[in-house]
Amino acid sequence: MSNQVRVRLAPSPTGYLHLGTLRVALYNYAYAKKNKGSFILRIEDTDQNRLVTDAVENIISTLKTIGVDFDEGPNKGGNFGPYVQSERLDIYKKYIDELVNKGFAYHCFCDKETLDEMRAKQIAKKEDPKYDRRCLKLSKEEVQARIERGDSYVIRLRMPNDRVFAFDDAIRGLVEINSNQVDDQVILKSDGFPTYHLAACVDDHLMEISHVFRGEEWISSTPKHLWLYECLGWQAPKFVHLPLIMNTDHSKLSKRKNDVSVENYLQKGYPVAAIINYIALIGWHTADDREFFSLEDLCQEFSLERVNKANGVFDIVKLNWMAGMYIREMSDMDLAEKCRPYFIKAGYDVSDENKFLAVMDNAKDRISCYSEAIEHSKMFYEDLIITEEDKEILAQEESQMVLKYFIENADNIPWGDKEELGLFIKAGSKELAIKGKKYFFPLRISLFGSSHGPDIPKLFAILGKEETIKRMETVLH
RNA sequence: GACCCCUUCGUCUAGUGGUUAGGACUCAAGAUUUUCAUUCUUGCAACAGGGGUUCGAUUCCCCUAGGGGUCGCCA
Repeated sequence: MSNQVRVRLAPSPTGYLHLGTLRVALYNYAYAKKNKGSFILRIEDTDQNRLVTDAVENIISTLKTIGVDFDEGPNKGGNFGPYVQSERLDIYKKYIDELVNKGFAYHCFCDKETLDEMRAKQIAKKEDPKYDRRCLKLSKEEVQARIERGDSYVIRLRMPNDRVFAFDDAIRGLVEINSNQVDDQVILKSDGFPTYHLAACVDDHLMEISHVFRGEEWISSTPKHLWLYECLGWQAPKFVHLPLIMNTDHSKLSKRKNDVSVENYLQKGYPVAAIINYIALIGWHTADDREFFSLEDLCQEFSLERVNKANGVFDIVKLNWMAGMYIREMSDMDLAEKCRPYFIKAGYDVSDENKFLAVMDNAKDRISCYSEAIEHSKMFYEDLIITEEDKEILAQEESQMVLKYFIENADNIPWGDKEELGLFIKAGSKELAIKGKKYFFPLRISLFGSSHGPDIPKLFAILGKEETIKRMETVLH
């Protein structure tokens, strides 16, 4: 086996790309790039019951928009294909036969009810629930006869008794588990598909995977994999068990408590760079105080040694902050590109480019994702809804004087020049001898629909002469 | 329950056998701004507990506790 780094992302298409999977993808990709290795995408669709129709498309397209591109995989090819497990059934069959022939695996005819009952009894007796190997006692002839009779069966891996399986995890160091803890895992299901355990091990070996990055939840089944490699006479890859991403309440990140699909954040319009940056930092960090990393930075800086052991909480509040930081870095023009589709979808006419740019300038400081720009901008595209309280403010004599002043001076207002505009507005306060709230609230309420919001010059700039005057006239008595 | 993994502010984390235990988010206060947002400044806030080892432990070892994971013909 070569020393080449070959890593793989092996999602099962049971849903859209998950935040946890994204992080594994990021680490895989960064590790491959850093070590000039290869990053492979393999689809693990051995569970035919849980397939989600467009999951594979979503996984591939999401990885693409994230910018994590794979060197080998479905639709891309490579020397180790096919890269979809359902297309590799004959390969698995071959190794399963080998395991059976060598006595490392055996047929099991127990049905669900039998197994459920077995488990229930064991639990009642406070024993560890495990397959009791009753089918291991079946003779070759008996097995053959039942197969020919058409009985449904699975094939189980026979674990050795009382043997300590040890491996040197890249994150955790030495991990030891006694085989007595491990069940005789089903490796071939009755529908003819292999289980994860068999398929992943065979593929990782055949695809010459050097490092297996996966979630910590796999630690306890690693002995099965180690044993499988041993039975097949293969060398096991290096295991890299990553800490898990958790909900705020420290339960495993779940749909119930969080939006877990990357698609969701993409749809809301979180900057891709922010998603990458934030997710990469759950469980990994450089030695310094730096916390802004592009995907390229990650490829340069990433190292297994600095991956944390402890699980990390997904904190949407910090994601929001980080996303906002990325958005504030963008030019109005770039932000407009990103936000435009959301505005069009909302039915707003954004054909006035200058106005839209001014709207972006206003939204920029207030949002974490592009879709949020709508709620901070709709007042520039819709009729205003003014509260009774604010209507009372507008009705006051001084308010009416302020509005009248601007309407009458419409032609003298330096609309185009931000600085001049500011000076003009200030001068108005002096001339009318109305200042503070009394001066600014009627302006903001009439133009924006609320006493709190953007600067008055900004509002003038966004709305332009015609709309500004029109809005003022609407509330003039 | 058994086994495995983990444990620095509420959260993400840096860190060392001797540090005022550092940064970021959140929160609070102040500054800037006519208001809101942004920005800036300051502040609040942590080494899970108990034993060792040591001149000295947050750091090394052990135990306990707590959290998480696994115990499927799911991955």
